[in-house]
Amino acid sequence: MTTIALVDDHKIFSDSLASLINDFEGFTVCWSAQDGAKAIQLLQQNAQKPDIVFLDIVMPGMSGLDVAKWICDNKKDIKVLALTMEEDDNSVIQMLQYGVRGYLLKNIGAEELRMALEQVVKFGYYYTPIITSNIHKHVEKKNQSGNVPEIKDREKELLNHLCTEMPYAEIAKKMFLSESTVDTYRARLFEKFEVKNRIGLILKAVNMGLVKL
Amino acid sequence: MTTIALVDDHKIFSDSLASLINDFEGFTVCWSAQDGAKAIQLLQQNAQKPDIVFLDIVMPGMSGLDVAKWICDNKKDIKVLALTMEEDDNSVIQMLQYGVRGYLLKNIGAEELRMALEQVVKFGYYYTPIITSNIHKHVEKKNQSGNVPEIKDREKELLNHLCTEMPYAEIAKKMFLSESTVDTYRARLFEKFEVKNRIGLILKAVNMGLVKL
DNA sequence: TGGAGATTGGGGGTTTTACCTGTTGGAATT
DNA sequence: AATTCCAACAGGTAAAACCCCCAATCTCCA
Repeated sequence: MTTIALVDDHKIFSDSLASLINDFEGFTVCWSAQDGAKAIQLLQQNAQKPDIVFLDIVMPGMSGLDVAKWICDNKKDIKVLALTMEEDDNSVIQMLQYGVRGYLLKNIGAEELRMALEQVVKFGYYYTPIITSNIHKHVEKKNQSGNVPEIKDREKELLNHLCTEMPYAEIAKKMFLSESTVDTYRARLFEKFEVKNRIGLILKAVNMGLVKL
Repeated sequence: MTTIALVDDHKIFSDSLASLINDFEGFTVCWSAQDGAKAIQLLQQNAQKPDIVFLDIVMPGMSGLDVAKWICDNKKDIKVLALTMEEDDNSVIQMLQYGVRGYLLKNIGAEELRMALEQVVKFGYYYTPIITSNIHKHVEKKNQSGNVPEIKDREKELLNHLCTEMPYAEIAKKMFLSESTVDTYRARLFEKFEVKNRIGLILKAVNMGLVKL
């Protein structure tokens, strides 16, 4: 039996959610808290350690982000699922960085909720399709950042080195080229990418997905 | 009834996969092809237009990546699911850029397969947890890139401008500071982040998640 | 076989960065 | 009132980055 804790300031919401989850086979809600501080307090008492914590992001007082950070830092074996209205990119990224195991929007149906729970139990992770579709959009956006210029192998090689702390002299050594040649290539890259700077070049190349930092 | 086409050079694999899928309620395999060229030919004839194409990545001749690109360019309403042994980051990113709707590893079980199909039908997207966990690892890696130094508001502001094509003179104008002051802040940031370069600073800041490009 | 184009390199310049050692003035502390 | 702290600023210097024009090879290929 997988135990679940709910953290949400809207009591009626967590109560109804609890009733829904308790109807699912194999899942039970062990407790629910109305704010972040109380949730952490309950987790510290260790009385009823849940397998999964459903966490609302927007709450008065301690925010869901803070609670997520605390849990991911102090109770690594508890899986945190974020539950929120916000489709905000920033908080998604923030949560992912904290180590949250999934991200649900509050407008999901009961069916997707069960699917999410099962996936988390089986695989440890679940991201709602909206989120993955965000990743998708995010990646597709990169393709729209101007036309990717044609670059030759040697230029591409230089491009990768340019996205580095290395000064040109070092790059020249690594590529077995003279500094002048590196300079010529650099100039061509600047032209092709229509940038004024090594920094501008890096930004464009990253946005086009040509290099990964 | 959702129709599915299979593209895989291992005939025995696509045959058995077809039999498995045909056992799923609501899904049927309309055809299968042994290589990319034949798949595109069948898609062009438009005889049996599938809802979903299961695409093997590694194939002799035309690779799955090429086929994916073709479908996403020419038949946007067909959902492409990549199916592969490779957990290689590069091909994942490549496929995502082409607009693939999901990514499955060949070692998935029948159950996850059905889950994937149902999710694609319902939501349009499915990424195997391994992949999302890759995203996860990728994101978590960022947290391990050294301790995030404490930076004041004004420094943070400068940091954002530094991740830009702007030279210092322009940044100074934007921040209503003299160039000298910008320079002192810059020096402090270099020190705090332990970098030698504006570029090094950008790299570290991005990896720490302090700025987004 | 001559020319187009890719690759590699040089010389000589300006601009921008990066680093250094300072000073001033205001706010907070004690 | 004296001290500490810090944001803001100055000037100078050396290094790195950036920009232009040009040249020697080499391959390819029409």
